[in-house]
Amino acid sequence: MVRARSEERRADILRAALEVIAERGYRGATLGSVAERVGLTQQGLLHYYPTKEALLVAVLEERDRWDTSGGRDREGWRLDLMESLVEYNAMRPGIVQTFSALLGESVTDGHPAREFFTERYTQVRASMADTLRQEFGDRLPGGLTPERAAPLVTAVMDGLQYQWLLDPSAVDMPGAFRDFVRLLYGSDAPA
Amino acid sequence: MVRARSEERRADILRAALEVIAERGYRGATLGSVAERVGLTQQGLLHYYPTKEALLVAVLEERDRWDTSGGRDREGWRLDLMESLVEYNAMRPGIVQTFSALLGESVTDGHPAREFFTERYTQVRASMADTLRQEFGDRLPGGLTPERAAPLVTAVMDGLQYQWLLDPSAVDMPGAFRDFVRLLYGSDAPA
DNA sequence: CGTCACCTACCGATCTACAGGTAGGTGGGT
DNA sequence: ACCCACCTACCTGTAGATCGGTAGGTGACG
Repeated sequence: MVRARSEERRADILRAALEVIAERGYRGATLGSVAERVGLTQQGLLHYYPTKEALLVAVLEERDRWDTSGGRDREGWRLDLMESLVEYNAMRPGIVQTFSALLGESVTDGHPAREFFTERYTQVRASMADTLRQEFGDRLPGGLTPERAAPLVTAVMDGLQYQWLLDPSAVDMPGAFRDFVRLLYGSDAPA
Repeated sequence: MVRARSEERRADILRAALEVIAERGYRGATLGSVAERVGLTQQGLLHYYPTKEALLVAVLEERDRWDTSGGRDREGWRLDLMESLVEYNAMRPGIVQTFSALLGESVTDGHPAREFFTERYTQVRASMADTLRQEFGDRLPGGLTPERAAPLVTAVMDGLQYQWLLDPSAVDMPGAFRDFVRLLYGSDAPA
């Protein structure tokens, strides 16, 4: 059962890293503070993840696994699932904060998460377009194509997160997202 | 003309700070690298802005002056001006990158720009709601109120910026924003 | 006219504080 | 006996900030 213990440690470390990144971003995060949170020394942590960047990569990979399993389908998301995803996010400000902070940093030059987010967006847009095509066909009610609407859906989700993180009481994130989806359906909308 | 020289220096420093923050974010930016860009030592820079945070504040204040002058009206923006603003931004990736990086960092705990962005969004949403009310009255074509649509417009602008910064060739930012505005007008849209 | 007081705009040296990473252990479990 | 999971000790680099200058200018006054 040593293997199990080790895997457990790794999971703990990733959880702690997620928290620390949420609080201070990747650049602001220190190995020491992550280690402390799992009851290790900084060097003990380096035993599991040999560099700070390796730890970040592990965090991103876990995220990747997460979004490739739940919430998503082989052929993409479904629109009603997107709404639940936003609701789910609204209950997990920590995770949202982690990835919003990372996204923000990632636009800077040579940031280790930059490639991750770039590729992720490419995929997300593509699968979003699929989703929209399944839902609406080649033309959405407003006259847009799925490919042109996809970046908008994505943008709304991300943009709302920042507003919500900064001032949760000022923005009803899930409600606002539903409003946007209704907009996609046009004025001739369903319930 | 000593005064003028000094003011010029300060302006140069702010320009340099903007660049460095775009490249590395606030946390990643160093006083030394800003100083170097204006031909000063770090200590020389501290003569003008006594702390790193003071420099950031100056950058944010300048931004504030900028937003409060151009692009905006006493009673808020106008929708067509918003479209031009997005076009303008698309020609200035540096500035967009600076403020996107700062926004991302600002969601972390105790970040010196947090309050700035929180308040800024409050104002932006309010003046956006005014704009929408002037344009559409109390109900937008899709059935939304101006207050509920305002966060969406803001979210789209910000969200598109991240996608565009990460992969400019993948997203036509101004085009996508126009698509969104058309969505606001409903399927019964004008040209 | 000179010089004394004082200001602005810096620079060099240095302090303190971490931060990430390396080397070389030690101890318990199998 | 071995190795996995750590730890102690340590090194190196860097960042922000302070201290104490210096060079040049300005103005007031005898």
